[in-house]
Amino acid sequence: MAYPVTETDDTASGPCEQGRALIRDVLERIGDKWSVVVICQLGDTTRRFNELRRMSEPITQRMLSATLRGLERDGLVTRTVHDTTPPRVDYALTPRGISLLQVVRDLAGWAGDNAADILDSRTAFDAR
Amino acid sequence: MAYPVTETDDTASGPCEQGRALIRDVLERIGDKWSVVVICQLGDTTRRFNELRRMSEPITQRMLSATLRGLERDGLVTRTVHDTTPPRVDYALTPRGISLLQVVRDLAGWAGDNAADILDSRTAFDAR
DNA sequence: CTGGATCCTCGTAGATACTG
DNA sequence: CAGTATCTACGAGGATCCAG
Repeated sequence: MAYPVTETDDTASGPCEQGRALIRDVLERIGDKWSVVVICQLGDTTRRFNELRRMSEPITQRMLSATLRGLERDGLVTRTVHDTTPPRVDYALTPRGISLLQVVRDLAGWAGDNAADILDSRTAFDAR
Repeated sequence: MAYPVTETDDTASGPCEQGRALIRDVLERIGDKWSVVVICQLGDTTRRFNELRRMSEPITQRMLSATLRGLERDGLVTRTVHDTTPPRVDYALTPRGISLLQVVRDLAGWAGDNAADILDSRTAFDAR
């Protein structure tokens, strides 16, 4: 494996302790500002560039382009160019991307379950 | 709820489409460089500041301090000050933090399952 | 329509030094 | 031991213009 775990004690078990580098990698993939948004919008069906752009407002062209390229690079989305006029490019999730979508949905579920309480905690904490 | 979903079409269902703001909030919480690391190290037991510092190397004092404060603010960890000499502060996960730990472990699981393939995809993609 | 290229700004993390 | 204060550097992301 190409992931050298650093020098933390690896005696512990569980996926958390197996390698921080792994987790960081995933988080850097989906932790940026737009990847999750795009993945979600690609969840149901294949979509075109400007379609994603409208759905993901206020994303900029630049960032959508960069986000899609990153996702494609990691094998999470496919990019299909139809050589028509006007040009048309379709994006869709790969099986790997769909599996990530599941994880993201769990994450979103946790967020939904705890959002209100977290907001309460924040106001309570800030009231000092 | 305090989360006004923007103007994307909300006809779709599923936790993904329910509110981008929610997901972004969680991702900003755990998506930073150190929160997940700290949460994982707090998974088993309560730990002290410098203990976390050593386990989370190469984190800086400043970032550990800021990370813990953020987690405390969101009600994910507790901070207990023992008024002894030398001073001693213990950190531990709250129930909410533990529930997040579960999600994080799932995420880590996905990362472990797909890390190798993702790396392959990247090299393949970059070979152009 | 689908992007690439460029410039610029603003936040965030790191280094370092100091305090209760 | 457990932090805070300040200063700086770096990089993600936004705005804009240009091209196939």
